[in-house]
Amino acid sequence: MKTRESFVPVYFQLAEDLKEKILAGELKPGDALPSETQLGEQYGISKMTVRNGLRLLAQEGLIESFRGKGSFVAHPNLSELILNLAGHGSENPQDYDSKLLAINVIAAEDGVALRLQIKPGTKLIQFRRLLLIDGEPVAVENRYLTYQRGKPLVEQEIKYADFPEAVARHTGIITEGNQVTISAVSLHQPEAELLETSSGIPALKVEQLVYGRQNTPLGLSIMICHGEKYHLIASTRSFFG
Amino acid sequence: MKTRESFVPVYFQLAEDLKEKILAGELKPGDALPSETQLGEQYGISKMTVRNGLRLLAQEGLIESFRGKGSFVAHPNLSELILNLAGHGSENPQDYDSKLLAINVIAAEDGVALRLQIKPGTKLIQFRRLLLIDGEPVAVENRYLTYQRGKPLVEQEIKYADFPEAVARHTGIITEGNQVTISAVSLHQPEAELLETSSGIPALKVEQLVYGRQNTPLGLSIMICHGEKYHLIASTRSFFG
DNA sequence: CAGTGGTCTAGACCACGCC
DNA sequence: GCGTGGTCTAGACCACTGC
Repeated sequence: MKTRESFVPVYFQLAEDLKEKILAGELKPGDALPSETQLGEQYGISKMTVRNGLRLLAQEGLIESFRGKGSFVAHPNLSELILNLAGHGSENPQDYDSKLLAINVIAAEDGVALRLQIKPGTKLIQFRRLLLIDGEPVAVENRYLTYQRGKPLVEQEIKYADFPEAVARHTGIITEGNQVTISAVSLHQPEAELLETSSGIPALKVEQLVYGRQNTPLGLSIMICHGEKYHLIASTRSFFG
Repeated sequence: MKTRESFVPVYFQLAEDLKEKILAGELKPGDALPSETQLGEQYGISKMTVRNGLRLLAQEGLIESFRGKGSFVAHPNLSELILNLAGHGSENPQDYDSKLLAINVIAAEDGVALRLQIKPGTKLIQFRRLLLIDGEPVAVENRYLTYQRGKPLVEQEIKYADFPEAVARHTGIITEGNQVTISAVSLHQPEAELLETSSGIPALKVEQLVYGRQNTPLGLSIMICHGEKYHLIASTRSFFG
């Protein structure tokens, strides 16, 4: 603290200071922090500024606050991970490419209809893509979108956009939810051919359901990935940004 | 607004109000919001209260603010997913059980040593667990922890704790990062036996690396999951908490 | 009851973007 | 220069917890 002359905001310095104490073990999980009023007096800053700093720590999951009781050092819990689907786990996004295989208007088959909560046979837009890394095919993706009258899909959208973003552009509705299911399957013949490998080898199946308001399913993406060539990577944000 | 008599905080009402406008399409991605001062006048509240409300929207990724320019409706982007590893994707956590197979002190083999950034042959604590759902074995997990003098591992910790939490308790260091890699593999004979199935069928391989400060790897968990019995599910937080 | 966090105000000054 | 968001203050009142 004290260094009021710094360019770093005071509430940020307070947060760093407390964070140091927590990470060094001076404040252990479950311990109570000084009250906001006390912290304000200690550091010579106003309560609102203290709260601003504590909010940072709470956002990082380092502390928890309870009205009427106090603020406490949280128990470590890093089981929430951020899975970045846009990057698909590679550090070299420039090596990515995708090839559009087909766009069709189809009648929904039972499995897809179930997931999209529509009647089997309803018209859907389907498009198939091949994902390439370094020119090598690594995954086949099938996307299904609920059909919207007078909303033609532009190829560019499909090629470059994120799936939720593409759904949002097509339906004109901001997507609100997203559920991904990951499982392991054996590669079937049609996909194996596209991936230039043999059928039967292990593959990752990544299903992504995009929801709009009122939990209405708007789109479904099913991606079959070559198990050896393709990995999904997720990481927590580090406490040190 | 107006309903100042409500129990809902004013800043929350402001956030809901703007959120409605955004989700209804009244404010489109890229549009500028009224300035904080203007919003304060419109709603008859102070600037700090306005900022409190805008902070909520920013946290949800609905708006972005730029000093000197203004606040703008963000472009939808739901490609970041929260993967909850503690729950392992089931809605019925009560059906979970785990069986400890073995705890050993071993010398690190090359693959593990590489990931933990230690010299091959260094002493490690290894423990193997079997994960059961409804009494059925669905996954085998191998955990490796860097050996800490005078820090015996308690069986309870292993059985119930989250991996990052277990690491934190054992090392006495708060874990700071977490990286998970998911890939598809073929089930090998030893795991197949434990999972009471045949080798060669597809399986999910989930590797979790836990880091401490200065990006020091503290622990490694390798989980082999039955591809058909086990799915990983991730979802975005909905805008409507 | 006293102490806590949660909300809110009406000002102030600053750093930045833009004209 | 003016308008913007970002920081900060010194108060106030409320809702809640726990004694």
